[in-house]
Amino acid sequence: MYEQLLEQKGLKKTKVRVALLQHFLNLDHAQSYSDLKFSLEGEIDKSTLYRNLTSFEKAGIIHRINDHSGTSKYAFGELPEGGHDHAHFVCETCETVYCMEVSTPIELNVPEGFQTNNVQTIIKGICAKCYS
Amino acid sequence: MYEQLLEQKGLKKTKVRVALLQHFLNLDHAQSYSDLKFSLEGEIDKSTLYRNLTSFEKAGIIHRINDHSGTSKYAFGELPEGGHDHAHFVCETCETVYCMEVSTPIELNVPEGFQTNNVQTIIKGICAKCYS
DNA sequence: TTTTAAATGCAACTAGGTTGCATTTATGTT
DNA sequence: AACATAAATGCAACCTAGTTGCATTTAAAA
Repeated sequence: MYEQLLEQKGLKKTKVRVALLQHFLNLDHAQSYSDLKFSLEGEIDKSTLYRNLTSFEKAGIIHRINDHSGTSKYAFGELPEGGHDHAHFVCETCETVYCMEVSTPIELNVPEGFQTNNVQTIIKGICAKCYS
Repeated sequence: MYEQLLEQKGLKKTKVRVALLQHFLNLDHAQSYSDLKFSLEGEIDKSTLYRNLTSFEKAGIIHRINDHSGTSKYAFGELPEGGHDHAHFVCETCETVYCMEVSTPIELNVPEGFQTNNVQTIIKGICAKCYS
């Protein structure tokens, strides 16, 4: 499974990559650098981790999210072309970041002369776990 | 003018704050830390700058923008309640960040149990200056 | 099995942003 | 005008995310 995905994307299947991929597949929400660091303690070097995050992103295995925390988060799955119908939900209580499909397409009017290529949306609120 | 705004917001009018405020008022686009650093060279210490950015943000004089560059940008004006009808346009050529009003309201469907408080949108594309 | 390009680990670095503390300054009070 | 005081400033030291150069190791093709 992990091997198949890596092979399919033209990436060598190393111990580090399998561990990282497995970690992403086990989760339903986005991971910060420090999340990954603590979860994979001792398994992956910092620069190796970042280099693999970059490779995975280029290969479309994960995508990088910029919530408004100032640092990036990383989540399984590829961002669709144009960025539409995909949004990131940031819980204001537990700070967890979830990826979600958004059924209503986002339309925007930009001023004369500006060309839109891509729209990315951050939704802030309270997640299901914290709300109940 | 600068003094009035500061007084109105309950902030002491210091040299540093007037310089910073003046700088923001002269611009139509958002400023990164390094933009501010070079523009205000020698005038403002780093920690003073950050502390004032925080004060200004709390007072609603500026707002903080997280485009996808990994670092924050700061722009004149307050973010409206709920975050709707305000978006940030990031030029993919010159990396300039513009604040813009968006006439089409953004509606989103989030899953059962999730409560939305605020929506923030980043639009990527080509700005008017770079497009022509 | 040999080869080779790619992946890893380590150390050193950069940059944005924060904090503690001593000094200075804006502003309200006598 | 002089004083008192809380807030603002400047400096140094620090923290953390993310990057880079380089020597070593490893996956995988020949």
